[in-house]
Amino acid sequence: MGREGRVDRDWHSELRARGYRLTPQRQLVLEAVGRRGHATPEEIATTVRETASGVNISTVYRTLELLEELGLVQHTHLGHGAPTYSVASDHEHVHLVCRVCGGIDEAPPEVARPIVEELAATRGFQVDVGHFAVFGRCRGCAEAAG
Amino acid sequence: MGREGRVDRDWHSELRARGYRLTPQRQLVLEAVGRRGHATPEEIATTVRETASGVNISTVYRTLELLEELGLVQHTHLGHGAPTYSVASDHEHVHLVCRVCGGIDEAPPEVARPIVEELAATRGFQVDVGHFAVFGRCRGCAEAAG
DNA sequence: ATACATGCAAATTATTTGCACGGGA
DNA sequence: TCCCGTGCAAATAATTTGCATGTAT
Repeated sequence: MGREGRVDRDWHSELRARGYRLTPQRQLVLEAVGRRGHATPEEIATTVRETASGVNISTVYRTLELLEELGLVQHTHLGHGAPTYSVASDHEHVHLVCRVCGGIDEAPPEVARPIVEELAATRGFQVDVGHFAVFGRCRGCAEAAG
Repeated sequence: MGREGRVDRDWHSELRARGYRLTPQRQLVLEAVGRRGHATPEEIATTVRETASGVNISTVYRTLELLEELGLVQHTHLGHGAPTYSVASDHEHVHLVCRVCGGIDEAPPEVARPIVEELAATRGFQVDVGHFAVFGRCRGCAEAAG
């Protein structure tokens, strides 16, 4: 049985190597982000509290900030509300946000390649595909609108 | 001398046709959005107050909401902070947001055509190019980072 | 011991809402 | 007169920060 993707990644070492501890809170946040994917800080806190009810929301914010600095998680802006976090090791993808129903879909990063290359070539702008959010109407809502 | 773009658009009629009045506040908000472009509600309020110091921030919010409903202005999410508003008649463009320096640049909508067509063809997803925001590093910051 | 982590409460920032007054159709 | 639009203050959300306590190294 090989490694299951990056699921069992050695976060303990990754943190210690940079001088930080892997506390229970941090471990739970990391697990919550990994399990839920695209979760807001508030949602992550709720998930974490299912196991450790005392964890404070500010700890979640501080932990997410640290983990992002270390490159273990990343956030994406999916519209108005709070940003959503996901594990950085997950495959990158382009987010499709429906402005009508609010649904979120994902597309492979290849669909962005033309624009990524165009912007790099003409402006030296390096696109961060994972942070990408494309707004519009999903098929269902487009059909419903006629 | 022809019309200067849509600068002198007859907002009064556009509002009345839908049953609303063009109040001084609304006119000032519309002008502020037109002059500043990509301004947050707070910035718009500041600009408006240069002329009419008493205008309340909640009026700005309500006005922007109404004007957006009427299709006269639109907002774009350029990252974390507040959304930014611009006049809907302005040419659409793709926003390039540098995550390092925070700078905002614009690119013609054509650069998005490949992704727009791809998503429409494969998923029936209708991209709203104007609401588009592409994150990454601008040339300057990319070079500085080496 | 010493520095890192956390809980808690208070401070911020962004936005929304209820309510009463004021002016125009 | 009646309704729309506004100012104002209070209510929400979403985050951030200061501070005192707690704990691993």
